[in-house]
Amino acid sequence: MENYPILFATQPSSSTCNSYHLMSHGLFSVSQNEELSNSKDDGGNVERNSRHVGEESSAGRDGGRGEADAFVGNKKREKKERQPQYAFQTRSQVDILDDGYRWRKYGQKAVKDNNFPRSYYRCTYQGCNVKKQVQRLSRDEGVVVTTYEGTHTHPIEKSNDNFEHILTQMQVYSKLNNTSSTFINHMFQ
DNA sequence: CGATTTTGACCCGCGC
DNA sequence: GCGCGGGTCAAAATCG
Ligand SMILES: [Zn+2]
Repeated sequence: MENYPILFATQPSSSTCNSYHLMSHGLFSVSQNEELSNSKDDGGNVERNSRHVGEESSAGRDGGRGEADAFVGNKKREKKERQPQYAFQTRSQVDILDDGYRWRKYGQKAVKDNNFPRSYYRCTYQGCNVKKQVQRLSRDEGVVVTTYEGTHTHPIEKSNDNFEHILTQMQVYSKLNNTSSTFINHMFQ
């Protein structure tokens, strides 16, 4: 984390607040991508391993590395589906829109056709597997796309005033888009 | 000192 | 089969 060279606290009304305000006025696009491709069958086996990149053979990690439910051998192939994703894009200068949850960044990759990298976050609550990825369009530096995946299994710990405002705005749009309401539903829960 | 970010390596599905 | 594009891990660095 780099130190923020900006001192927002004393900002007249530009950076911090400004960004959120922009969001309220900016356009909102909510889209829901539910697993459309079921071609997840992949060999159907979780048995990669040998990842000794130097030392440390943490064998046991399955191919996807991550899910280690290689147990209970009978029911294989069942927890692989990506949960529905809810994406919305906003106009903002900061990509860290605090939604009230605590996120731990676990990756950052550059995507093709985009000069800006995409960041991958994961909810830090134990047992909560919600993921989120933040992307910013190279074309429009001001546009940030945030995609959530999964649903939180715990209450929010922070009072998210900002987001509440945003959500309210979104609700307006939800009338047009049925999917938006679903998103909000998952969000607030 | 623990939690989180940084960052390169690795993995995997897909198209060629 | 290989390379590309996208996603994730984990060790080291960094922050609070
Ligand atoms: Zn959570």
